This record gives sequence, C-alpha cells and structure tokens, in this order.
Amino acid sequence: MKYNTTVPIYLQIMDRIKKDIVTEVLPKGERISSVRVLAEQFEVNLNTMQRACSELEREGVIFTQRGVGSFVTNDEAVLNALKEKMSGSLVKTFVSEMKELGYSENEMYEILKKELKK
Amino acid sequence: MKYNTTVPIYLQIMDRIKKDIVTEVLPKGERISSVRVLAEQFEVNLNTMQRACSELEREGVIFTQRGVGSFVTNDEAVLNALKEKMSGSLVKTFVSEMKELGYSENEMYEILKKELKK
DNA sequence: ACTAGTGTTATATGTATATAATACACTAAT
DNA sequence: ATTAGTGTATTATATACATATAACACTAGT
Repeated sequence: MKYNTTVPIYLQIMDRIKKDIVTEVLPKGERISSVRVLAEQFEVNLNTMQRACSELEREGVIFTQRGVGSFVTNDEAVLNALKEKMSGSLVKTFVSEMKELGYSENEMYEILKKELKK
Repeated sequence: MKYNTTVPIYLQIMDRIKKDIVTEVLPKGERISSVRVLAEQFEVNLNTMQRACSELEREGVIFTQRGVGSFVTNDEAVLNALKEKMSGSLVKTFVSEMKELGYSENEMYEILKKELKK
C-alpha cells in the first residue's frame, strides 16, 4: 500500500479497512487478521497498527476480544451509516471544492462525465 | 479560517491562496499582503506563513521581490494549468474513492445530482 | 499447568510540524 | 543617511507521528 505523506498513516489504514468492510471484502461479523499480521501486511509498526485498530473500535466499526481477536461489527445499521457517511463526505468535498474553484454545477457534471469516459 | 488537524497548516493555506488566485480574488500580477500581515490574517506563526509562501513560489504560483513583496504570477499558462490540475485532482479523487466504496458510475451521477439539489 | 496466539501497554529515538523570539538583508521613500 | 516595511534565516521549544524493542494480560487448545 502506498502512503500519502501528508496524512497520518494510521488514518490511511483505517480508511483502507473501512472500504474493505463497506464493500464486504471483510464481511460483517468476520474475524480480521491479528494486529501483528496486519502490521506486517500494511508494512507498518505494531503500535501504528494497534492505533488504527483501537480507533476503528472506538468508532464502532470493529469490536475486539482480548486474547481472541478483532471482528467486523455485526450491526448492519452501523455499516450502512458508514457507507453513507463516506460517500456523503466525498461528494460534499467534491462539490464544495469545485465551487471554491469557480466551477458551475453544469461544469461539474461535464467534468465528471469526461472523467468517467476515460 | 478553520484548519483540518490531519493535514499541515501550511498546505491548507497554500490551497486557500491558490483558490483565491484561480478565482481571481487575487488577480494575476497583483501584489499579495506581506508575510507578516498574512500570518496575522491566517492566525498563524510567521514561519508557517513563510513556508506556505516559499512553497507557492517554488511552484511558480507567486514570485517574490526581496524587500518589496510577493505577487501573483503573470504567466497565464501557469494559472490555467493550476486550475486544470486542481479540478482534475478533485474529480479523480472523487471517482476513484467512490469506486473503492463500490459505487457504479450511474450511482455517482445520482449522488452528485442529489447533492446539488440541496 | 503449559503454550501459542491474541490484544495491550510502555520506553526510547528520530522526524516533521508549528510556535516563539530574534536577528539579518534588501528596497523605497524621506 | 535614516527609517519603515519588505522577505529571509536561525535557534529553541513543544507536540504529533512512526518506529524499534520489550514487556504485560488474556484466551483457547493441548
């Protein structure tokens, strides 16, 4: 995985895992790899991985059983809300930033259309 | 100005200034406020403001005359390229992230449409 | 009981960011 | 020449992030 240097790695890892959960690459209720394994996979220090996981737990996306492992939440409402929130954030950012650059709504459509044709 | 805690302040300031240049709030060739004044306006330390400005100069967006002040570049090609690059980056990010969340192209249109109706 | 595999915590080190305070270097107007 | 207003540079301090290394705490299977 490539890391953006301007944003903390643990946040980028959280985002990656959230995407995998939302797209059911990691289905609800499923066990996720141990922090040590994940740290190796993400090529990152154990503490950094631990931070990502504990934040994900704090957000309710995963839950943890000490000595056993971590699991994707079973709460479907949480997962639906997560997907909504992530896409909502993306489109809001896109629109507001484009407006700040002086683009009209029609231009936004056109630019999106053009990008998708690639 | 509100700052996002996850990305360096000097980068956020650079982005703000670039937007003002692209939208001609700061027209080409125009003098921009001194680093000291800007530091106060952006409620930031002089050194942080200086970093933002020197990076903007390195990118060719502004140019500086020691003892005199800093000015928006006169090079219209640079300004056009800047706007293109910024909007291109926005739409690319939007599309690729939405894909990673599992949305289809049609869904992207719909979500954008819905957001703009607000 | 033991052990291997979990999550969790702690200490030390290096780097980047941001602030604070101070000084230096140049330009234009007086 | 002096001065006020520019950009520029230096040093010190604090904080967040990431790493390295080591240890602690819990669980399940043997």
